[in-house]
Amino acid sequence: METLEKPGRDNLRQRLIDAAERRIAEKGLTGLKAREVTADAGCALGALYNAFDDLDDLILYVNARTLDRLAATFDGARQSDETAEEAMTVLARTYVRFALENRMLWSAVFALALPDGRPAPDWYVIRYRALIDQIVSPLATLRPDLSPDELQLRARTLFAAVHGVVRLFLDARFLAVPHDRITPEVTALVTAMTRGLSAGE
Amino acid sequence: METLEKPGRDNLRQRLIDAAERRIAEKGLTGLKAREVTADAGCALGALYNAFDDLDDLILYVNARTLDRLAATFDGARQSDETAEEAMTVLARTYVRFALENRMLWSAVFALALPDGRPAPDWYVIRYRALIDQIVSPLATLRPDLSPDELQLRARTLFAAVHGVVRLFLDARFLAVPHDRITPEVTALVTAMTRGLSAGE
DNA sequence: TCTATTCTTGAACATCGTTCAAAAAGTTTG
DNA sequence: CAAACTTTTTGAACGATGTTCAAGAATAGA
Repeated sequence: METLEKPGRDNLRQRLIDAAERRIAEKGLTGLKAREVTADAGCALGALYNAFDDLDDLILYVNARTLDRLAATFDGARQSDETAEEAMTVLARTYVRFALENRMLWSAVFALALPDGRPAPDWYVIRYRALIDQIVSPLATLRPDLSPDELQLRARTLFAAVHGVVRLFLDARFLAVPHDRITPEVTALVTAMTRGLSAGE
Repeated sequence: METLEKPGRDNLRQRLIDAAERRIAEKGLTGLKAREVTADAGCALGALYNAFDDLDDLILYVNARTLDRLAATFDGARQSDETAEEAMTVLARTYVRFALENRMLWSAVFALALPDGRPAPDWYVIRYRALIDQIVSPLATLRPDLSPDELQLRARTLFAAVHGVVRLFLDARFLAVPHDRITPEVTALVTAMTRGLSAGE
């Protein structure tokens, strides 16, 4: 991930990431256990701590994969002839669909809480930034008056807002919402913000 | 909470809730340990499971308190002569400030993940609904065309969007954002949505 | 082949939430 | 008031879990 794996030898790291990804996809982040994942990968319990710093480190690699897949899905959803407004709503719809189709893995990206003094590594943050950049692109067209710095901030606001809606609706902790109502709500949100933005504040 | 506590006798439940609230406010939800909280409350470890179903149950009572305080803060922030747009931005600003001033306790409300088959009890959901209703009120003025059902849904979208922005910015997992930039972003979000809404979709 | 390095192993440890049988305290009854 | 019953409290014990580490196995280099 951050360095190329040594080829030739059977790669324990990849097997562990694969096994962890399967477990998380099936049982969620809390369903990931060191003993189970090492059994799945066919190695001893302690081998995990030779290949990774700890469980959180392993999870970071699974999450990086998920972020990469989401970024690729974004890329595939873009149309060459779309307006900036269209690009924005397409991204939002794509995000909702991806979240629905990858519920557990997608939740894991945001459920992982690193301990206080432990920042996410650079190779991980890069992936998050790449996602934001895909929002910055159409947003820059809509708001040529904003500085690069302000665009970054506003794109993050948009992402966080959409993310918040999808998350709270999917959790359904408080009151369940039918899934087919999520996309209209998110679209309304993005449309409103796009209009509001293009009209100036 | 759901029933009145028997008065007169020294109330273990209240002592446990107090101790848990202090622990969470200081160390966060993951910093809450059964052994520590019972030591703080001055009882044996097992007594916790006499007073509450389990730790999650205890946390629910702490979270209910936080929700009550947030609702009271909302009440205090409302002005009698404000427009619906003003009411909406006041609520958003109040929400941001409350989240900043009660970081750990506020995070705990949304970090608590009940096991799959375990819904939040009614006396808890009621508090969340009361919060949404405070948003529905000004929203109903802005959108008299929406049915009560649609108002509920849209109010939840607004809440979730604001919540998502505050949460992702406060976590600062990916890139730190200065706190004084949060309120302007949230205000821009709410303003945009309010305008978009009042202009129709 | 011998040595040094690296990888692998799984028992052991520490920390959790949770249970439960027994003791203590409180309440009702005869 | 005493005895029987109920409720509460206790903390040792259990099982699950992440992590460590000394010893053994495998591999690479001389």
